[in-house]
Amino acid sequence: MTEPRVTIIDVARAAGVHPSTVSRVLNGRGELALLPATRQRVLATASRLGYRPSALARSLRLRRTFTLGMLVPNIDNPLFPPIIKGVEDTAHSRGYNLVLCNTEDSSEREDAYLRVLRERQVDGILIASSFMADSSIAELRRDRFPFVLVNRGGRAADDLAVVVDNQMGVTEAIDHLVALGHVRVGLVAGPQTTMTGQQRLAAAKSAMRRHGIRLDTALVSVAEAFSQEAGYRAARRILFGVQPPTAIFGANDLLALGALRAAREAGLECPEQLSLVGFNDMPLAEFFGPPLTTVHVPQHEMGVRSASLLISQIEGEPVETKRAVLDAHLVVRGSTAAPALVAQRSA
Amino acid sequence: MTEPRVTIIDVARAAGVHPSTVSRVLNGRGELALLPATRQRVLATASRLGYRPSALARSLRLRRTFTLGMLVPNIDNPLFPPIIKGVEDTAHSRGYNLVLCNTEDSSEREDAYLRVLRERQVDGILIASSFMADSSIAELRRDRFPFVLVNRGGRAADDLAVVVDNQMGVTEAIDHLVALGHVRVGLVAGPQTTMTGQQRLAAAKSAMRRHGIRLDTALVSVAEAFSQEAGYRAARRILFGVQPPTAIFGANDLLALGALRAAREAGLECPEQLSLVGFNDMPLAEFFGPPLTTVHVPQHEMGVRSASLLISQIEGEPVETKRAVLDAHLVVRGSTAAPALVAQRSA
DNA sequence: TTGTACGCGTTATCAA
DNA sequence: TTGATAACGCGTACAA
Repeated sequence: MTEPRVTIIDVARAAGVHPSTVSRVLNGRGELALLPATRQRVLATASRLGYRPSALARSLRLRRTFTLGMLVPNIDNPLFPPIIKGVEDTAHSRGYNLVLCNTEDSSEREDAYLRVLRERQVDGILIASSFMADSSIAELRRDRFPFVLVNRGGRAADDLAVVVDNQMGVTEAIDHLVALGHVRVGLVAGPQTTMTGQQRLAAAKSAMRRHGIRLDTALVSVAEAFSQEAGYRAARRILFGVQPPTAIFGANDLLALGALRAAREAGLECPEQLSLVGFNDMPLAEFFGPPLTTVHVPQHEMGVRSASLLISQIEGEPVETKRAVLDAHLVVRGSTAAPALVAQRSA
Repeated sequence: MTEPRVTIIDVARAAGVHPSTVSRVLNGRGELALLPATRQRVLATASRLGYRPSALARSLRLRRTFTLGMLVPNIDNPLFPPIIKGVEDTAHSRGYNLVLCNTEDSSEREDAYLRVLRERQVDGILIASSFMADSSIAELRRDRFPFVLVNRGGRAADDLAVVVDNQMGVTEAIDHLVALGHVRVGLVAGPQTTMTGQQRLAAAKSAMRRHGIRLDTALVSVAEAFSQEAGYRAARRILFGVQPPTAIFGANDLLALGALRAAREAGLECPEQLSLVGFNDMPLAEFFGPPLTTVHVPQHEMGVRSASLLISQIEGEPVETKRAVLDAHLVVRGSTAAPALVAQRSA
């Protein structure tokens, strides 16, 4: 049961040297003076005994774990896997491991995980979840614990953060719909408890105002989560109203997909009778029926930049800019129709 | 910079007790006899000083990390997030954390991560990746290191494993297509370096044989990965042949999606001119254009069962059955057509 | 070039 | 009921 672990001491004994010598051989930097003979002997016996260093003991001693923690709101949201991959790529290439935590959109779970990550002494934390109580972040800040906000804004201006230009993306989306001739544009907004949800809704409203379109509050519906199901429920409230919209902007792709389902139920074909735009350009967006017009977010790059920023911070490298804002551009696909087509519906 | 960590010793000193007493107060089981007064005092000072236990030191001492490692081939594959969630749910509820590793379908990376996980002394490992060299697994087995195979077969019969009944699922898929009147059924197989790829191809072939359909090798194409892109390339080889199929079975949903793209390029509309069936019933499968007919795999349950099995093993609980085989049933949606419709194509 | 001694932060065991 | 001690496995000044 309790296989006696092969330690550095066992190797030392077997090789006829002192444990510290083994340590030096195994992870000493080049400058170290070591007799090639002993080095060979140690290396040989180490592999013969199947020695595995204990990351635990090393971390305890070094006070570094070479591990990053990451808080993700919901791994089911296809936006995140590519981001995670970007983080992992970078972390890996710089010698760090990643501990991923799915907060399930629950703030208790966020706090719990945050505690766990700190107890495990990860060297830094990536926070992609949005419901994070500000107090938790304030605590990190106060303790000078390295962290970076991913795809979400933060109150404090000098927090490390990598975000996407919501304003830019939303504006392009609304402009596109208006250019197509839409006037009654429905808004399926994200939870207003999140920065992202707030920003995208505000941007959409202001873009419409700029076009001189007055906002019909019956056409704005706030979803309780960034999920397809929540989008469906929110969209129903808009689509089954007295005067339904001819287009819908979903604050992310899942919400848009939920709206699509609701539209079908309402007997509206997309894009013939309803134009639809999402946000994120999640993987496989072009395979939906119809292919989703959406705002592209450079997900992998977002992960890469976040991890780089965090690691620089951890290793005390100079950081050029604390806050990266990534461009977001519209990608037009089949889910938005020319105005003439949509107009048919009234006919 | 180097914020001096608050240790159990600091708390002890401040509370006027011995460190071991602090330890007892903090994680002693109920049976322990402790003066309520001291307990209060310790608790108070601990929280006053903002004490955080060091999971590192505890693990070193306890020789337990309460951490599980998980190897996933590619987090971009939508099959996995729900499985991961299942694992996480279970792990969390039983007091374990999860370290997720994305192997990127690379066997070097698999080995590297496996090494890291063992160095970090995770208490057990979930292996959902498929390219794992058998030698690595043999090593785990030899060292009696707790592990469970998820959604992939293993050579040794007594390995812990949770798999899906590929035979059942594939048979239902092929039966469905044949019942629809299809005779020329194309097979976009998964990599034959994986158990899953092998099993599903074999099952498909045997199901067709059972129906008395002779296998046209020009209709079988092996993809080099379980990805949409690989499926696309593999399907092209089938679709642009002399006599293309009237239906395609993809060994998983991403392959099927790739086939769909290739079909479009070949000028074949789905399902009118080509029926399509996938495998896994990945999230959002019903939103594709057309909605994907596919074999449902209980992904969340797979994660839950895997984690339970592993944790039971770790904690020495009796395990009823080492190998769980989950049912896989076809879910018919819009991507398969009645024979009459498909027949039109020849006309 | 290699050995010695100590500490990283805990907890189990034994003694008081 | 609480204190003392040792050990978990490793890395690093310092001494030799």
